[in-house]
Amino acid sequence: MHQQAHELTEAAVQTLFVQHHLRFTRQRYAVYRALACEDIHPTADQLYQKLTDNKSGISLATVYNTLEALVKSGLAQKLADGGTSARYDASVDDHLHLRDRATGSLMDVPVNLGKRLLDNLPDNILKEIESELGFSINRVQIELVGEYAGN
Amino acid sequence: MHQQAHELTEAAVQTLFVQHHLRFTRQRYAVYRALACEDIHPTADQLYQKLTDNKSGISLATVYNTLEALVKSGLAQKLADGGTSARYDASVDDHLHLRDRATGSLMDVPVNLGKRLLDNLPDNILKEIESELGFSINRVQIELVGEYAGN
DNA sequence: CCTATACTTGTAATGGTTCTAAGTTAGAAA
DNA sequence: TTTCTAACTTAGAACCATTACAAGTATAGG
Ligand SMILES: [Mn+2]
Ligand SMILES: [Mn+2]
Ligand SMILES: [Zn+2]
Ligand SMILES: [Zn+2]
Repeated sequence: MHQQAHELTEAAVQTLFVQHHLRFTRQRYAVYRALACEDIHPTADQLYQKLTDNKSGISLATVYNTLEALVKSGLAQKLADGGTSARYDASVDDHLHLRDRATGSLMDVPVNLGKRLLDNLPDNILKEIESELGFSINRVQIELVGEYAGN
Repeated sequence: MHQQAHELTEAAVQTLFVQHHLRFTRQRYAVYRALACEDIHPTADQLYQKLTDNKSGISLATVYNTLEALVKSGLAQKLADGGTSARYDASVDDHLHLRDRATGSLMDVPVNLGKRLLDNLPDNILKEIESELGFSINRVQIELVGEYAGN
């Protein structure tokens, strides 16, 4: 697995793309930057709007194509919204999501907190599920559903 | 919270519907029965096909309407497929799902196993997430992603 | 029974996503 | 640097799951 870019300079992202066998284009750079600097998990259209505002000169089809390429190459993940449209996440590491029942929005749980929870799952029970069901668990995806206290 | 019907007789389901303030109709009974007796988590169209085969005399619009009514009243839940169409689940109790990476299919983890895992989550970390983020956790939704050993 | 209200249904509309086919470009090779 | 080709971009059409609509029908309470 390749390392995640914390820098979003042209050079850094180009390197990242090369490592993932993706051609580096103006449009892909713009989409990746817009996605990676977002704390929310934007839809394809939200990214398109944002880029159009910035006059990046990109088509909606390319936003979709790029997101598909990023997901396929492991630089992003596609999240089911539960609603109408898909959401995209530039964090591919295991991390938890917080879903606000009121708005439906998805937020990341800070990585350190999330990792502590994932590391403290009852491993014996997971093993038991695996052996009992003949299933090999690859990833445990957790979503904390609730609401912000200030509501 | 009302009790889940383990019997799917007309009388039992009618009682369930009355408790949930839903009118009892031939079509809703058919949809609920078809959903509740499924071990998979069918799409609206899968239910429609199944009912059409059985000459239940029901329209696709009604399948959608009924599923929406069931979800709104708490008798079913809507699951994001990750793919194109939504999946429905007559189990509203907390339970885990197994996602087969190969096929994308969703299966239930047997309730006893799932409950043991949920009961053994590190509660202190959950509390910490709540206080740290000012978020009140209502439900912990877990999906085990992997593949069946026989592949 | 009667009636009000909720439900059903065929069909049209919606909207996110994918497809197509024609131009353009990145990046490798010479 | 020049050339070449596979990969990428794009506008618009197509697709398809879901929702909206409007006209008929059935449920359940009084
Ligand atoms: Mn994120
Ligand atoms: Mn189920
Ligand atoms: Zn995330
Ligand atoms: Zn389930």
